[in-house]
Amino acid sequence: MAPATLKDVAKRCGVSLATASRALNNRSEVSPITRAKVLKAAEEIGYVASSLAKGLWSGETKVIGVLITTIENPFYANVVSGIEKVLKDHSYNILLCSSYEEVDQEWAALTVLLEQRVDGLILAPVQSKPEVVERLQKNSVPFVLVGRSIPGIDTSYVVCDDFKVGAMAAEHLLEQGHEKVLFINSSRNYSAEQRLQGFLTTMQQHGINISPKWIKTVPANQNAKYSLFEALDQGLEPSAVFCFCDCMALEILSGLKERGLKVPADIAVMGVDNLNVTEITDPPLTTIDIQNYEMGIRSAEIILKKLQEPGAKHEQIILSPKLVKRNST
Amino acid sequence: MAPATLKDVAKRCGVSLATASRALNNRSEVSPITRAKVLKAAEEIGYVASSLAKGLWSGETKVIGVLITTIENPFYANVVSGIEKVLKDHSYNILLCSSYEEVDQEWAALTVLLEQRVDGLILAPVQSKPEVVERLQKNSVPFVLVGRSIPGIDTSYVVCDDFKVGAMAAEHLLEQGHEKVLFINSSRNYSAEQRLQGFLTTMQQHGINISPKWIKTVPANQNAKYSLFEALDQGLEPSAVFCFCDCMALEILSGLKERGLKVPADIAVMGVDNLNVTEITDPPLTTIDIQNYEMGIRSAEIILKKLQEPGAKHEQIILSPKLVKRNST
DNA sequence: CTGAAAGCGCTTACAG
DNA sequence: CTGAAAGCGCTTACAG
Repeated sequence: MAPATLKDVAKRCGVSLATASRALNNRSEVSPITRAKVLKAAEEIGYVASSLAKGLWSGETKVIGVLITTIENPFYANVVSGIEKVLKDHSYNILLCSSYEEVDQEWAALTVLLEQRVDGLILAPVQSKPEVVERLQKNSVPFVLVGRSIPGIDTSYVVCDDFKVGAMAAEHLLEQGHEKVLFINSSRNYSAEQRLQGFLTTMQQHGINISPKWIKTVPANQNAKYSLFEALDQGLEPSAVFCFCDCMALEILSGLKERGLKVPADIAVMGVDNLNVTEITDPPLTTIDIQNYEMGIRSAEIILKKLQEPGAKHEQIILSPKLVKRNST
Repeated sequence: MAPATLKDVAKRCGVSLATASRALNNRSEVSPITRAKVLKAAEEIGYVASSLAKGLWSGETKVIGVLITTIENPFYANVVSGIEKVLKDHSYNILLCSSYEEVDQEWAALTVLLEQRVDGLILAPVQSKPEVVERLQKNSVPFVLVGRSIPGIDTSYVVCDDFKVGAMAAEHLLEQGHEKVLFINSSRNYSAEQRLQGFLTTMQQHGINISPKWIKTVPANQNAKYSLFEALDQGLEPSAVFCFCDCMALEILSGLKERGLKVPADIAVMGVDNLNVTEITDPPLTTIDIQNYEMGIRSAEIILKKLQEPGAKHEQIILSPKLVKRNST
């Protein structure tokens, strides 16, 4: 059975469509008696107005598209949670899509989001290439990048200082006496590039040259431990592993266990994101806090602002990372 | 600037709306030349059809509402991930809402979902009361409950055998010699009730009576460790803690650390969900696998089936829990 | 093979 | 204060 329509409500209480609409939308021109009649009828038949019809008319859907890699990554769960917190207060909803770090899936998801006529978009782009953003600009949908920006384009974004993240990790590991550091990195995205640059630059400043084989890129949707195994099987003997994110660090922790290596005695491990669980892993993980939840908050605030002032300038927010030293290093 | 419309496409290549529509929808009645012309025009102006308009016409939105407590709980992240996997293959999208375990927020989210005219709904109800389900039935939206059912109503659902979960935990803890077990439970929902029943019943069968003060209910959105502290401060001296879910168990682990209690030497801990991280916590957590991802898969399959055969009978799926013994007990 | 027209469920000027 | 009518962006019978 199709859902009740305004027409059903109007018919039930003997008024016109227009009057029913006005009563339900609290317009002032309706007499109290009529209003009561309409509200009662609507209540009785369980009427819920169609956002589709409203959206077609008003041009807004009250839906914000959120496109991330996967909600299984607690980092994004934190971000989405922040977004949700802000949007909820302004009656906006989230249409959630995942790219699984694949360009094709990201493109397809974008199509869906545009079809659904989301009022705005918050996304963590898979690549550091401009295609996706250009498409959004062409379609003139307000959007904000979150977690990762794209170099050379003027957009709004909320990221952390990724260069600094890499630098911070290098400094911390050097302080702990590690020079043979394996870098388990993510692929393609700009944050990964920046963290690598920060890491390498800092290492170099301390006179240490990291050869390319010490930089492993984890293929999308593959457990990071295989990249570790690859390195070990190539004969590398790292004294520390720095991971792009805590998720990978947890996989590394588990991989090291498999290989019988003790952390931090045999090898140190550090990640990025400061996920809740890193506090109680074995051992508690040294990581870098990049303000996950705050990223969500800020990106949602920006998108709301863009909706209010369509002409507003782009906003670039770069949050400061903070080292969280625990026992894995 | 408003997004391009079919009219724009039609105008650009000098055909009628009808023809443009047919060409874009791959209808057979269009000449190859016309079709090519239309597709080209659409491509050039970045035309993306409006799901709103299509939905208004067709009565379907290709969107499934998913209403969970919070995506921050990895259990639900796993479930949603399973749902997404299935829906993606059938071109359905997810509109994600969170109840944060609050009745009011659940009700409001439901309104949103109905307004958006989702084709179907997958939800983990906050309470074991029928209100929510009755509303859905009244609105005749296909829906499936996931993770938690509601007693006394005929609906489709995918859950695990929660009574058995509680029983399994009791048996395992008894085997390990624990009779003074603190149960840190969730509130209101039927799974929590069932797990408690299974737990108490099994304990009783072994001649052990658990007094009510050994059952703590964690208020919504509060860290479970405070319930633990409450118990300890009341002078209880549990030798084991059984938690409704791993999320709570992780919080308990962290709370015990704060209080200087060693796991499992001073006190054993077990959870439910078998989250990925439980493998590498300190110590690795004993838990019960309830097939999170599979729950998502199955619930999505059911909803798809309901959409195909509107008259189909309700399906009740009860998955088997499995003990995962690790070092925390 | 193509186009004019009606209609999906709403809202708001425009009359009265 | 209320109603008839037009229109938001589509799709599909109905003619031709």
